[in-house]
Amino acid sequence: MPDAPTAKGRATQARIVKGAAELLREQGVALTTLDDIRSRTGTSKSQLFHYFPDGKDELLLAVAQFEADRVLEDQQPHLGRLDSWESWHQWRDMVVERYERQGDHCPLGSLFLQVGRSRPGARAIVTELMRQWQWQLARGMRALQANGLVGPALDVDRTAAALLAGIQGGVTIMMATGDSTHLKAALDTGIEHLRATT
Amino acid sequence: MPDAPTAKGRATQARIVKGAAELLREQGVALTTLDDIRSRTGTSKSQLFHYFPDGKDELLLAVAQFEADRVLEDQQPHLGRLDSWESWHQWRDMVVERYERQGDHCPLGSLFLQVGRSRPGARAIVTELMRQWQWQLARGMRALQANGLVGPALDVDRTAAALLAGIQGGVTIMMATGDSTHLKAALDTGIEHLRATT
DNA sequence: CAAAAAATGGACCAGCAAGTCCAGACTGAG
DNA sequence: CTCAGTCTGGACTTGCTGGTCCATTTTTTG
Repeated sequence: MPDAPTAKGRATQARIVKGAAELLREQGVALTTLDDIRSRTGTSKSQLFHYFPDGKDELLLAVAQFEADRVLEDQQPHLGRLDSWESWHQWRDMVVERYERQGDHCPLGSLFLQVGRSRPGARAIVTELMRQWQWQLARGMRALQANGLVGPALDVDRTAAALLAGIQGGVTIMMATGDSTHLKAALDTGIEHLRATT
Repeated sequence: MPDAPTAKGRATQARIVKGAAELLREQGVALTTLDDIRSRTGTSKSQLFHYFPDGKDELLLAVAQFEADRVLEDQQPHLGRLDSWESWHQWRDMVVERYERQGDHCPLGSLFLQVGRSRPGARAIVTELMRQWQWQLARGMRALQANGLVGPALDVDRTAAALLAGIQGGVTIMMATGDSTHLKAALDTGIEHLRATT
């Protein structure tokens, strides 16, 4: 995605990405064609290829990055201040609410499958997202330790990795079954595990 | 997938499903065409539509069922006998080994995304798999309780749901990043949580 | 203002992959 | 044996979709 030189160009490019993201969330990547995106964003074929010379894959990758950026943003400010039980629970509620609202379409999951592991960029986007997410969880656990709410024996990095896995899996199961029980169970059990660690 | 009347027909049908499953695991659903499947399984176009009149979607659904059946089978006999710490750890190692070997292709995940939530069958397959899987985990936890290894206060169903979510998420993250750290963390933290419950 | 660069519109192309069709070969029950 | 039902082969059709191309308009720059 080469940066467009002019302000108008950047605006069009952003409009394409935003509209494509909406469309992909609505009907999934498999059913979304370039013509759909063109129509939704009020652009022409040549514009799509002007701003994404490598075609659909490049556009999908840009959408993936767009969606990945949203994931952590949507959890703020709670995710950044996990220093009390109160804040952990607020964050927990927000995660559940966010994904229940998102419904049964996982933008990143489907994009990732479509673009494929082949493209180096796809894997990098997901890996970086996971790294940052886990880091923020770990920081929150250390804050609890610092406040004496959790004992120093806790293996913070491993516990954060497990919690992140639980969230991911909970979301995945919710996408497939339409039921958020597992997501809630993962979050609640994870927090309970922290509380039980002296 | 109407059952074929003759033995020969059933054999061909099974060959198609098995070959298609291999192919899909190797190159993913997005890159696999009916011609690929036809070629791999030594069949003709007319056979594909003879046994799966509704076309590719129906075939993919059959493959999804085939893969779903394998998931729990591959965890036996350990998953069926989770009545001691020893057996839980054996099961844990087997799960890690199974998914590390599978590599970075998730047959069910990609099939599910392709066939889509639209088809009622797809959701049913995944939901049933999750239900059975969770039930077996819960049974294992109750066995630990019965043996006095875990206290009666444990909320078995919720903990089993959380563990299942952790496994799913760990696998998902491994698919995306190629790293099994999260899967191991989810399993180990989950078991540790059981051990800590008096 | 003029020229260059960027942005836009939309017709057109080519290839691919799902699905159709019919002729012909097996098979098995009576 | 025979004949109806089943299975198989493969050519053909058809619609769609990503991608190309060039003319035209708009914007920037000197």
